[in-house]
Amino acid sequence: MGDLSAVDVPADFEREFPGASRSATLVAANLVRTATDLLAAIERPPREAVGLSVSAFQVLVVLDGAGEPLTGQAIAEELLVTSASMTSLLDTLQRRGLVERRPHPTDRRKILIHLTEQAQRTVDLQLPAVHGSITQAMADLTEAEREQFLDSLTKMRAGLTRLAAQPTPTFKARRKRRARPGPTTA
Amino acid sequence: MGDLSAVDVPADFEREFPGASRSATLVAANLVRTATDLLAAIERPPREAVGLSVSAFQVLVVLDGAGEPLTGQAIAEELLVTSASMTSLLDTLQRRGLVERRPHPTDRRKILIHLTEQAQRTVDLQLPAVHGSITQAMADLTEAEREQFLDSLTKMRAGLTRLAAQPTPTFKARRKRRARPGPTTA
DNA sequence: TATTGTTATACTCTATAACTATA
DNA sequence: TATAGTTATAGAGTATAACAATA
Repeated sequence: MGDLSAVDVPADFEREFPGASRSATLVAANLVRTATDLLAAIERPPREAVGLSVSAFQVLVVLDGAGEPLTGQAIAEELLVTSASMTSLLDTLQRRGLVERRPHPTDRRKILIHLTEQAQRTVDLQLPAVHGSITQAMADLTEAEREQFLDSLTKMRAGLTRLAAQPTPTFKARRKRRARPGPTTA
Repeated sequence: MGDLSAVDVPADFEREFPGASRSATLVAANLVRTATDLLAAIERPPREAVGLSVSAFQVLVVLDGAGEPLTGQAIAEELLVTSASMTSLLDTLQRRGLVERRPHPTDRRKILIHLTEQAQRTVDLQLPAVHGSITQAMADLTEAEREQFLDSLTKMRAGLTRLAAQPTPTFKARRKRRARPGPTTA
């Protein structure tokens, strides 16, 4: 299981990947691991209590967050899926009585997706648990640490933006790895 | 798109969710967002260049990381999938010539999964790009910031561990949200 | 009896392409 | 012509249950 242990990176990492930074990799690996563990601990239980997939649950959260009905296309853009995939997701949600499709009042090509009362009750019930869990999970961090953490995340996104803007760079080849005292095959 | 912008949380968040912390939610939301963007920028391109799903690519990385053949079950435990799902994943990889199944030398119930030379070449080619991109994405963070960041992640995992250990707590009910100046429906 | 892996079956998500209705 | 949504089709990942071979 992502057993809430830290990810390590071998001491000879920078020998194996010339030009790469071990501390950067440590940060990236543990960032992803912790985000995964956070989602598993916080978002998954309420989502599975409702018996929905990640995407289907996201549709409900997006609709709740908007606070008003949205067109299928608007939700599809938020979730980064095609309109055909959206149709399928809405079919699933409608079958379970969580959304309704209603005609758009002025543009008859469009439909408006409404949360049902049942869905709204469900979201109202689950979101406090989500936010309460998050609050407890972060309890050990001071406000100063939280600000510093957000600042570091901002720097990473700046780095990612730079990375996306530049042509794919070339990297030095991997070097052969030294034998490690790995566990023998089960 | 997760357009590399920060996630915000409404100013009246703590009124809507009594007992929840806005700064904790900011940290959690941006942690997840940044981790997602990082994966999209770093891991997705090499993976899609090879034409593999997340799970299939992970199988290759796990085998490469182990540095030796593994049983199907060992990989399945690493990826948190059932043995039946593992069979399906290995079928896909074997069809593409990326792994081989060979009998275990002493226990005839088991099979050992080997990376093919082609798969090893692929991994050797893609991993330097992954680690180089990570190094560039993190370039703005000083070593001190990286250590502080890892420290904060450790505290979060401690919080998650506590959370998992305790019985599910109850949370105060959500309060009705004030109307927001949301975008009018498309 | 327990473990490893496969097969059979089913469901969901996802995509592309072709289509209808509407603007 | 362009947009919104659906249908048809297909592929991948995942799961559960039943099963065979082996330990």
